[in-house]
Amino acid sequence: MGKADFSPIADTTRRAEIVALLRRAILTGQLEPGQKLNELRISEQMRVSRAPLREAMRELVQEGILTSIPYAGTFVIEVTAKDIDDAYSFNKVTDELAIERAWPLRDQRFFDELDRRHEAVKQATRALDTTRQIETALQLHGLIYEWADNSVLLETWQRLTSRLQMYFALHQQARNEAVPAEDVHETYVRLLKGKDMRAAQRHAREHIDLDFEELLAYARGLEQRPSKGI
Amino acid sequence: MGKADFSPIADTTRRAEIVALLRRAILTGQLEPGQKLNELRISEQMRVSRAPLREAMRELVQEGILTSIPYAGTFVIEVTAKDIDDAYSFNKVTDELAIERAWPLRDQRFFDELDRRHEAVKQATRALDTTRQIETALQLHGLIYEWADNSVLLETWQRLTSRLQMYFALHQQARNEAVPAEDVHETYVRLLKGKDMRAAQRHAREHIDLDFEELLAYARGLEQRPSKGI
DNA sequence: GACAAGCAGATTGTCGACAATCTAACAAGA
DNA sequence: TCTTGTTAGATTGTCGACAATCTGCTTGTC
Repeated sequence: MGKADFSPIADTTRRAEIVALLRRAILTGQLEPGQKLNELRISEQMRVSRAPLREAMRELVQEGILTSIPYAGTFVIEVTAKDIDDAYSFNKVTDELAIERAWPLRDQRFFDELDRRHEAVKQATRALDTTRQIETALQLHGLIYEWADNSVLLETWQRLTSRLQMYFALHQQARNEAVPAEDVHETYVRLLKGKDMRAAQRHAREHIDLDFEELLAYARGLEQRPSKGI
Repeated sequence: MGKADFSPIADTTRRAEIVALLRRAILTGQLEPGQKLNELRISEQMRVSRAPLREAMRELVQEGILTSIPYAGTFVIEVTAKDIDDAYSFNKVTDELAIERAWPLRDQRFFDELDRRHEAVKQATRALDTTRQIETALQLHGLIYEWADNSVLLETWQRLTSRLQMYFALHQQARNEAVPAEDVHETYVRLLKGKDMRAAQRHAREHIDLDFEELLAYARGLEQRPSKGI
C-alpha cells in the first residue's frame, strides 16, 4: 500500500504568502535598509487588505529583519558593522556545535544531500545568478544544522540566515562585481565527508572568516558616509 | 543643563499590552501547553478587538511559545523532553560564549547589578514566590548576556528565556514543593566576581546541569502518560 | 449496523471604515 | 530670530462585519 511520504501542503493563507513576498523583497535588496514600509501602498499593490499585511509584518519584526516603532512605522533594519561582527562571532560558536552534533549522524542521505546542495551552488555560480548563489550557499551551510538534531540550534540558524542573506545581498549588490568563478566550497564539502571532525570545524571557522572580513570592510565603508534619506 | 537620561516611554499600543499579558499567562502556566487560544473569547475578556490580539499572537508564535495552524487555531507549544534537552545543550555553548565576552567588560556597574539581581532572587525565595523566583533567577543569569555586548547573542538568550521560564514554571507547578531555602546562586555570583574565567564557565555549565536534570526527569515522566485533552 | 454525503455551528481569515497619533508646515509671540 | 502653539494631512492602530474553512453531527442509503 501507499508508501508515499507527502510534504506539507502549501500555506493557504494570504498572510503566509505576504510573509514570503516581503522576506524575498528584503533579502534581495529590493527593499533597502532603513526604508519605511507604507502599509496602505503595499496592501494596494498586493491587492490585499491591511490586516494580513500587518500580521505578516509582525512576523518579520520578530524574525529580526524589520523593526517597528508604534505610530511611526515599520522599517527594514539598518545594517551596521557591529551587527555583522556580532553575527559572525556568534556563528563561529554555533557552527562548531552543529558540526559536533551532526558528525556522528552523517549517513548516505547526508552525503547525497550535501552533494545535491553543492551542485546547486555551482549551478547558480555558472548562471551568474548572485542572489541564488547566496541562497544556495547558505542552504549548503545549513545542512549541518538540519542534521544536528537540535531544534533550538536549527531555529537559531534559520533566524540568523535571514540576516546573513541580507548582508551578503547588500554586499554583492554594492560591489556589483562578477561572482567568483572557482568553487570555494569544495574543501568544505570534502572535509565534511572525511574523518577529521576538528579539521572540518577549523575550516568552517576559517572559511566564514574570509567571507565576513569582506562584509565587514564593506559595512565599515558604508558607515563613513551619512545614510541617505528615503 | 539637563543631564537626565530618560528611558524609552512605555509601549502605548494595545498590541504591546496584549503581548505582555499573554506571555505572562503562558509563562506562569495559566495557559497550559497544548491549549488552544480562542480568539473571540480572549478578545472579549480583554475588551479588545481581534485585530491587535491576532497581531500579538503572531509575535508570540515567532517568539516560539505559541504555534499556529491555519484555519485550525493557535496553541501553546507542547513541551517534550527533547525540547528541554535541546535547549540545554544549546545553552551550554552560548553560556560559555557569553561569559567569555562579558568577562573583560566587567566593571563596578556590572558587580552592582549582579548583587542587585542576586538580592532579588533571594527576596523572591524568602517570599516563597516561585514564579518570581524563576523570573529573577533567569534575570540574574541573563546579566552575562546583556554584558557580552553582542546583539545576536542577547537576542538568542531572550528567545530562549521565554521557553526556559515556561519549562521551569511547569516543573514547579507540577511538583508543588516548597522552594529550596538555601541559595544555590551564591557560588555563581562569587565566581563571576573572581579572576578565574574558566572556573566560572565550568560552574555555569555544571550548575545548569543540575536544574536541567530535574526538568528532564519531569518531562520524561510527563511523556509516559497520554496528554489529556482540552 | 457501517459508511458516505451533506448540513449546521463554531472558529479563523480577511475586508473596509473609523479613531488615535504623528509629522511638518505655518502663524503668533517674546 | 528663536521658540511655542495650531492646524491640516498622512499614516498607523483598532474596530465590527463578512467570507472561507474546519469539525462534528445528522441523515440517508446499502
